Amino acid sequence: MEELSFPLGRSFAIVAKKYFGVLTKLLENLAVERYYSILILIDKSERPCTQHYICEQLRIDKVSMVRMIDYLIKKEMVHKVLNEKDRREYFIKLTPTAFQLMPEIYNAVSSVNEAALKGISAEQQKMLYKNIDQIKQNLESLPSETVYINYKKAGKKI
Amino acid sequence: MEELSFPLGRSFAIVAKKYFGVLTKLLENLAVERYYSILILIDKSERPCTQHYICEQLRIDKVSMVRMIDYLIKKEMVHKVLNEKDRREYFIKLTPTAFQLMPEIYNAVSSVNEAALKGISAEQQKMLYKNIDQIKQNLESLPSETVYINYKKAGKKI
DNA sequence: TTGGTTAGTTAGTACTGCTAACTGTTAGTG
DNA sequence: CACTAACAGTTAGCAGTACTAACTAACCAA
Repeated sequence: MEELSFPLGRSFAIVAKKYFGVLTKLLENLAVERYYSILILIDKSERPCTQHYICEQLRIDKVSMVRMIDYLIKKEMVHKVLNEKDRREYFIKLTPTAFQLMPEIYNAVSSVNEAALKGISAEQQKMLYKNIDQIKQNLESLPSETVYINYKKAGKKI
Repeated sequence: MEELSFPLGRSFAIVAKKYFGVLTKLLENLAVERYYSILILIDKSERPCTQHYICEQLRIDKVSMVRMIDYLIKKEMVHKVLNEKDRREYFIKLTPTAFQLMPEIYNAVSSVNEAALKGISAEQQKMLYKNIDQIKQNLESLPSETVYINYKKAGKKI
């Protein structure tokens, strides 16, 4: 694939797609089969997470976020807690069920990350993370159309 | 964002999404507003491209490819030529209209690539491409669920 | 109090990936 | 040569996500 004349974004898209395919496969036996990033973000966060905050961090629009949180609630992974200080907001909290699953999720994520980065030196990995962050910042400072990106496990027809 | 405990794929997805947003914005006046990668692949390819070949190269499934090619035909960017040596196949060829647009598309792609990579040394850029390729290969050698990834310009409501 | 902003929701549209089933063509096997 | 399997591409329909637009409820500042 030529470099300068080919859309860089395409390579990123292919990697992203493959990544989630592998991660989903690895966690296929879990009760929840999507939105691990949301669970991890909540788990890692120092302060309670509102939907707005999750949207910002993961670059997901707020309408989709409603559906994702609904899904996670249905799966009993999270619940909403009204913020009494600002009654417009809800804090999204992990349930005990989710806490139990987190180690398995972290394990899977780490092992997919590791598998993905195989053959790349620790130093290069560090640079890679730094460069991806730089690219993200560069792109976010530019004018853009709103486009969307979707990941889902393939639906199984009955 | 923590590194090892956070899904690497999420960063790639965010970059991919932003990238296509910027590229689409830059080319918003063009007659065609999607699938630049397909046009570039065909243009760059030494030999005629079948749909199957394009699918393989861009990791797009064949059913979606039918729709994309239909779109590009409707926009008069490509046409199909039956391969007389193997009448199951069609070669997808650029139209004169597409040829005229290609310089503009290459320009936009190059400038978005350049903007995205700003602040990253030429040497680091080379490593980045290499590392992304490595990650792609690593992931493709692993078992995976089939997931999908979508990009589209946001629909404009009438 | 009023008007603007914000967090979250709902309804409806557009798009892509999937499965499944299909046509027509090619290639391999007995 | 006939039969079967494999393959390129198509069609129909489903699932899922991003979008816009319009909405509710709550907050905030003048």
